[in-house]
Amino acid sequence: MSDDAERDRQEREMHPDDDPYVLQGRQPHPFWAESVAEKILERVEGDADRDSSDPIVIKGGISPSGVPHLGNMNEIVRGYFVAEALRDRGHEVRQVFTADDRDPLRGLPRKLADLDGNVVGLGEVDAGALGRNLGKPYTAIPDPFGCCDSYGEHFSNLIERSAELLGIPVEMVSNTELYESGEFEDVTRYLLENRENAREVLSHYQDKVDAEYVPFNPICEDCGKITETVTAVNLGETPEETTVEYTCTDMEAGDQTIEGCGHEGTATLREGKLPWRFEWPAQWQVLGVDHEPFGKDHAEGSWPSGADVARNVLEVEPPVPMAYEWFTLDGEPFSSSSGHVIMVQDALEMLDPEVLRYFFTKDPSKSRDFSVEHLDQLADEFDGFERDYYDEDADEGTAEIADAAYPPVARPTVAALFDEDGEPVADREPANRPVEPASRPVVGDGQRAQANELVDGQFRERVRLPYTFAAVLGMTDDPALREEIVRREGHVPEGAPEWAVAYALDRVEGAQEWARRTGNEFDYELKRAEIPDGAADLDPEIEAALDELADFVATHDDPDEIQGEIYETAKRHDVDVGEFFAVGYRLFFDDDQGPKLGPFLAKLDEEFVEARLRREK
RNA sequence: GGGCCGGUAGCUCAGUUAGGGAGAGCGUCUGACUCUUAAUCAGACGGUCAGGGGUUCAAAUCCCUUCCGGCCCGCCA
Repeated sequence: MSDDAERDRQEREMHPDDDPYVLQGRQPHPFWAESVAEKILERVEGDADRDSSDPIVIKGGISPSGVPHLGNMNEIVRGYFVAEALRDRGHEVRQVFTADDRDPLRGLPRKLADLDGNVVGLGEVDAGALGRNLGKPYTAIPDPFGCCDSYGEHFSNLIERSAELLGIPVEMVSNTELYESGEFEDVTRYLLENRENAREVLSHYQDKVDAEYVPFNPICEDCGKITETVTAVNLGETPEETTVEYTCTDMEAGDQTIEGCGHEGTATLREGKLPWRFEWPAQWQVLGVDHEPFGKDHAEGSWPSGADVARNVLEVEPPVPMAYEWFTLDGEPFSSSSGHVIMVQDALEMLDPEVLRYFFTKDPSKSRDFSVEHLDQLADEFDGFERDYYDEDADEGTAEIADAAYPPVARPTVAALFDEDGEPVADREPANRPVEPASRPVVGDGQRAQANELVDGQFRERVRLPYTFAAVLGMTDDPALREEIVRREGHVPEGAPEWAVAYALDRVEGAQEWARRTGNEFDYELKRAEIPDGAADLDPEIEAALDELADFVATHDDPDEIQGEIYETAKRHDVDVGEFFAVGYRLFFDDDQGPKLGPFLAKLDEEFVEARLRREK
């Protein structure tokens, strides 16, 4: 870097409104989204030209380049909480998401995901076809899975699906579509006409920007790749008549070179793309963006230059920014390309959607670990957060946050749980959450009012099973038995409505999946097929006691009597009670802990129990 | 090398905006209950608030500095 460039950069002062760390310093509200909402309102109300009936626009966006993971969802979920805070104040909000799908494929990802969210290796798709498409826009590359119109559309669909599963209403906008429909034409022509100024502003941020720099990258009409070498700009009277001439040259992408074909041609403004540093501000202008959250990678790079371009080249006010810190997954950074990812789809196989939404209510300015091993803690924390909302006597601080953050967390859930008449939805399919959404977007004032009414009304009666307890309940597939155990253990209050009990039991499938995946101590499974190896070679006293217990079970059905008899049998044979229970768990679960044995054995079929106690099968 | 963000109990994190008692949950340990589904209840242990210096009657909090982690400062998004 030259000394001149260094000095230029230092001279470039950031506009005071453009500090992306908006959550720093004194905040007007305990819940960050409300503080951001207030900033947006200041911006909107300070704009005299603005029609007060225009909706507020909140945007997010990423390249649909591969597996959209939980960290990517910050682009949507953070904006959601801000949008909801604004709607709570009576403002109309459009939440849009741009799929930055005209970006070129710059390398081969090692992992992809099908539309159901199953991650697959590159070897399972046509990798060769992908390799031939390096340098082309994502929307010009065939879908490796063959199910969508293009690579870009495939992964855009996956992102959209993730938002749907969280019950977040988002308008998807294809960047390619903005170019092809001509919506970007005016701003593109403006940038070409004012390319001297554009280049001057950007040169404070990028060394490469020199006298030759043109803020437009045409797509080669021969090979379809995005090119960087513009040889002439032909400004027409109108954007439609404006063209650029180019030579298709090599492009550096990371450590490899994507070869150009050498073609020389002419492109219209619909046949190319703006460089990101201009494209982002162009999106703000074209879509009228008032607020955009973005990852910390942008905070010191493209955001300052983008805000500068907006103010001093396009002469529009940039959105209210919000830089967020990244998530890690089990302590390691997310990596779409290597497959160290968890998608919304995966997470919802283990968690209630409201718990996942809750994860995103936490302070965006701190990095946060999504720990699969400790998902029970997240669920417990959510349960406490929910109690803080409903309980009168919660601590002031936590209650304030819960008051603001809980309704947007809960609304999509109640919208899925109750129909338009406020009646519990019958025939829900809770076992397959990703297939049968457990969240529904709440759209419009009517639905919103109803959802609020439900949150503060009927939903008060919801029942939450402690997550680890729910995991243990997975040991039996019998819904009636699950319910009986839950009731016996006192988790269901007197007079709880039917829907609340069914809803509580929804948690079992997910929690069990979690226990299975992590292989932790809550992963109980009744070993019906054969006797666990660990139950061999028992002491003669224990064997005798088991035989006696088998006799008792053959003639008694009462859960409490059987439970009592376990103690009695152990004592009669001078076997340690704890040890005897452990043997019982070994026999039935191949574990040294388990459910309260008496009532559980009473519920299983007698023949099996008797045979297993006799170690026969 | 420069800039930015973060670092609080074994784990997950509140508290830092306006200086005054170092906290919660989980885990661990102990005890109790004729004692076994995440048991429950009671109690205990557990931190030089990353380190050092400074301001102050008083610092997790303000200032300086060092260390650690992440991001940006080439390209790209």
